[in-house]
Amino acid sequence: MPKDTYIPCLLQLFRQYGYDGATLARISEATGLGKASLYHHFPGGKDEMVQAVMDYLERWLAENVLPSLQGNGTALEKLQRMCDRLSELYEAGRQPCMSATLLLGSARDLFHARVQARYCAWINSVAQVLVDAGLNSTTAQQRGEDMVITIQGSLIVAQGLDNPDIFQRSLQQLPQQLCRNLAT
Amino acid sequence: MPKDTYIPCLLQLFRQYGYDGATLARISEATGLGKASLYHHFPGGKDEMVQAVMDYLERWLAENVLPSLQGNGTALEKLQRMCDRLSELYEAGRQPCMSATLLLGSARDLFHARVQARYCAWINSVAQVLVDAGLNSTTAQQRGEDMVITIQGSLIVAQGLDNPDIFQRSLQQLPQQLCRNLAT
DNA sequence: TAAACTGTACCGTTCGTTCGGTATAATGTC
DNA sequence: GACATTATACCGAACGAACGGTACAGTTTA
Repeated sequence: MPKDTYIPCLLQLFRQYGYDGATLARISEATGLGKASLYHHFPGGKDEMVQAVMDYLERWLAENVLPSLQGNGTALEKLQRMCDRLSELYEAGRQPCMSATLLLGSARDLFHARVQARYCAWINSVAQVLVDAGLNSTTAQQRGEDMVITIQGSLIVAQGLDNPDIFQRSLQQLPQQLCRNLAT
Repeated sequence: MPKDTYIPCLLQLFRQYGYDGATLARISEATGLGKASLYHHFPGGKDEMVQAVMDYLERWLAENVLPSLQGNGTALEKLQRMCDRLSELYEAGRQPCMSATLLLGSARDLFHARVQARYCAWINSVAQVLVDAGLNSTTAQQRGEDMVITIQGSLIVAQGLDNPDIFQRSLQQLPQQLCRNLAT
């Protein structure tokens, strides 16, 4: 059984419980694997599990999100495609973002650098789309930041109010918001 | 020494480390009180500490944020005053929001109801200001949600990128964003 | 048979919590 | 004024449970 099998399950746990809250007991129960088996697949323990999940997410983003930004069509269409993919990733607002949870507690020191790099890359990708559409780079950068802000914020509010629709609505309005005052 | 003395310190810990990450050892070190002394002030343990901090925050909001929405002036001025207060609360983007951290891990079951109530109250207060300014209630409600989304999101991104300026910029643009297409 | 995998028992540490007790200052009693 | 009592604040030491992690023998699989 390849170890990728357990990654989605681990993702689910870490983004729901956070690093400190995702105990080995819970992981063992959720995966159906004993502790020995977990340490066979992930000799580095919880750290390595999180790293593996981040590897998985980076691959997923590279294969799903970035291509949707680089395909054909207007900037608006590209961003709409991206949002569709993100809705899958976050299960329509029912699941929190793991990167955000990793900014808390003991996890921060361990993973902050990597989270920071991912946010930067994501923001830059979106900014590039807007620059290509004719926006100046400063504004494009700001709107890239605004995208991540809206995603993260609406996930939190959706969790807080126990209402995924809030995420869906935000996501639906987001592309037009990012493309406002744009010629094409 | 009244127990309110330790509340700001506890707030700092819980919003930085989360419920699971804010261990009694850390709390003891930060407050300078022995573990046993902590149980003298908070017989209910960590739960009671969090509740006390939430009490404190609700009082703070009632005394600082809500009045700024109910004073004189246009909707824009009211919202700007509110944002100034929020910037204090989150220390200009350097501190995360405790409500958001309490949505994770073992804390969720314990505090979700109260967090939900606070978000609702906050959204409704802002929506009311916009309704008074002539906006229809559906749109006003959405913009209230958008406010919390922007606050929470920009706090996360500011943490993730280690750059509080992002929070400051979002907060500065927020009032005009909420008041767009408004007569007064 | 060799390698991959797993169940069980265990390690030292840290968790939240509790107990017994001390120091100090205020309050009541004579 | 002298003394006993009480309330408040605090702490060292220890509790059982759970933590992350390991050692190893046994089982499955190719």
